[in-house]
Parts: sequence; C-alpha cells; structure tokens
Amino acid sequence: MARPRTFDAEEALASVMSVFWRNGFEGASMQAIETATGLNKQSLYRLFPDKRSIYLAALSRYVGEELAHADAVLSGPGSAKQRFASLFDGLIALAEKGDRSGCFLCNAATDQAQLDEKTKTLVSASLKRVEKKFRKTLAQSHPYAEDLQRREAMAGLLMAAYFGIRVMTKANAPLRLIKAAANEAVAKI
Amino acid sequence: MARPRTFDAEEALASVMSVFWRNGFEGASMQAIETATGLNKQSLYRLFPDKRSIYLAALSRYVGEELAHADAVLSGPGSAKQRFASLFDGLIALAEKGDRSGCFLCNAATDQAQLDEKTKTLVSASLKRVEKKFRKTLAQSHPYAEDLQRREAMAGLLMAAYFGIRVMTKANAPLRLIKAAANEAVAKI
DNA sequence: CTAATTGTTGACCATTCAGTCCGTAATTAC
DNA sequence: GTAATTACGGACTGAATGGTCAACAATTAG
Repeated sequence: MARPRTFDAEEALASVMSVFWRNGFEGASMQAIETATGLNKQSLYRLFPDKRSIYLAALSRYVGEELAHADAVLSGPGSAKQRFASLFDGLIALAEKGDRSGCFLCNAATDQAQLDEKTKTLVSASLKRVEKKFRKTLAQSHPYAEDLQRREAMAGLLMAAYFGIRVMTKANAPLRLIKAAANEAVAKI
Repeated sequence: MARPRTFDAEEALASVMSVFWRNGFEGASMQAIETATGLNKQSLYRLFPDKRSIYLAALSRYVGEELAHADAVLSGPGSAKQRFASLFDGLIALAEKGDRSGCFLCNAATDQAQLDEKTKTLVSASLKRVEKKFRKTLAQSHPYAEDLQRREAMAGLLMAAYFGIRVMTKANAPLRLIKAAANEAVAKI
C-alpha cells in the first residue's frame, strides 16, 4: 500500500502558478518553484513528467479560474453593456489597488505561444473560450442578438481591449489611461 | 592607435533584437546571440557591460523603429480615422502573410516590466510616446480636435486595441478575429 | 512480522549559463 | 622597427539549470 502524499496537489499548483505568472516559463527556475511550494522538486516530478507539464497545468488552472470569474461577472443582471462594464471595472479596480500583475494568459501568449506547440494549443483554445463567452453575453442584448456580424465585431474589439488593457497594466500605464481605455471600450457597446 | 571594429554595431543589434523579440530576456542565451550575430560574445561585451544592457539597447531600437513606422503611417493624408485605418490594416496584413511575431514592446511589458526596473522605465516611457502620437493624430480631426476628454478616451481605446491585437496575433487568434477587432476599433473613431 | 507500493529527502549529474581572462591581432604615431 | 590602444578568438570559470538516483519513509494487505 502506497505512502500517502503529504501535500495538496492543488495547493502546490496554485503556488507554482504564481511563480510562472510572474517570471514566465524560462525565468521560473525549479529552485524558485521549490521555494514557493515548500516542496522538493522530486515531489513535483512525481506528479508531472517535466517543467513544461507543470507550466501547462498551472496555465490551465489560471484560465479556468479567469473564465469562471468572467462567467460569474458576465452572467450577472442587466444588459450586456452593464455586464461588460462590471468586467472592465474589475480591471480598473485591480490597477487602483496597485495590482500590476496583469494576466498569465497574455504572458503565455506573448512569451511561449510561438515557441512551444503545446502552449500554443492551450493559449489558442483559451482564446476561443473567451471569444465564445464574450459573444454569448453580447447575444443577450440588442442589437447584437439579431446582428451576427456586429456581434462578432464587437466581441473582437472587446477582446482586444481586454487583453490590451492587461498589457498596459503590466506596462505601468497610468491609472487614468487604463480607466480611459476601459470606459471607452464599454461605451462603444 | 586602436584596432578598428570589424562588425557594424547597428547590424549586430538588429540581429540581437530578433533573438530577444522571439525568445524573451531569459530565453535568449548569449550562445543564441552569438549564433545570430556571428560574433563571439566577448565582442558584444566590448560594447555593452552585460546582457541586460544589450536587451535594453535592442528594445530601444525596436521602439524607435516601431514609432517611426507609426509616425509615417499616422502622418499620411486623410482624416484621423483613415490614418488609423492604415495603421490597423498593417496589423491585418502581417497576420494575412502569416507573421505571428507580435510586438517586442508588448513582450517586454508582459515579460520583464515588473521584474526589472530599467525595463519598466523604458517600457513605460515607450507607452507614453505611443499615447502622445495617438492623441496628436486624433487632435487633427473632428470631434477630437475640440474635445480633450474624448480625445484621451479614444486614444486609450485605440492603444488598448492595438496592443490587444498584438497579443491575439501572437496567441494565434484566427485571422477573421484579428480583422474583426481591428476594423471595429477603427469604425469606432 | 514481511511485501508491495508510492512518497520524501537530499545528494548527485551533465549541461548550460553569463561573464572573465589572456594571448594574438590590427591600426596609427613616433 | 617599437609602443600604445582597442578588437578578436577561444578557452576558462563558478554558478545555475532541469532532471535523476537511491536510501529511507509511510501506509495497507496478508
């Protein structure tokens, strides 16, 4: 009968996710991951075959959380415009409290998507899920409910605005610029 | 009398820029840089004190080129809307020919801005220059010429859209989505 | 108790990393 | 020719890297 694991795999993954989110794939050393999790890397190698697998698991976890959050916000009451306002207000609120950590998905896209096939696949699939969610929300309000082309166009713009604001946040753009971009994006719905 | 340098420093920097753009700071090894430039790294260490300095020089070069290009496009004939259309059409054209390399500035923002003070300063200053250029262009057309608040808001949105599309491009978003986002951003001017 | 199984620990490994060292090279001034 | 200066080439350095190894540990079944 096997010896039971003494750590919680999900908890460990949450710590790992923070390290990869902040440092990127190459910048996050296994030593840093050991420190963040309080585990010996051999314990992690029991769960995952290599560093890339740990990275992908962490990214998957992040995307899951981010989409769940977006879903909650975009499933709220009101028109599509109001719901997107809530989503973008969330970005403003993060910047207001000095949170400049940005978005792990954006990081993975710019950092690894063109360098590693598996990361590319995961990033690409994640974008599809975001698009689907944005279009679904828009489809619940006029005129996007009836006009498929307008819905697709606006979903595209909102996605670009969302990711762009994430980049600008990490790039230390002033709060007024982040607010301007977020509010203007919502105003155009 | 000193021995003259046998390579062109600007040419070397262009090669270095490509390596850093593609691989990021951590992922670009000095060995890869040697290979790309055809120089021994000791020759580069004659020009720059360390890897970070090389990286910052490469990023500066990129920003200079990108802003010069944007300046050329945004200084063209027509309304602000038409000029931005040209700029965003450029992004579409890159995607159309399969160029998914994205934007080194975006990469630096998401990758290094929160990890290294000098990179953060350069990235932040670069964003200011982009914003200034976008606002200047908008100020040449109605109603942005007269309405400072609208100008700032639209500049913010266009910046977010621009950077967001860069991220989506690198994230392998489908061409139709990139087109939708770019065209909708311009349509909102 | 032993056997089987997986988990933990810490040492170990070969390679890679950014940077350094030093002999040789190229150029001009004298 | 020598001297002075910076450039080039390739070897070298200590540390860091992702991953492996093997002894010991924890658990249950029989």
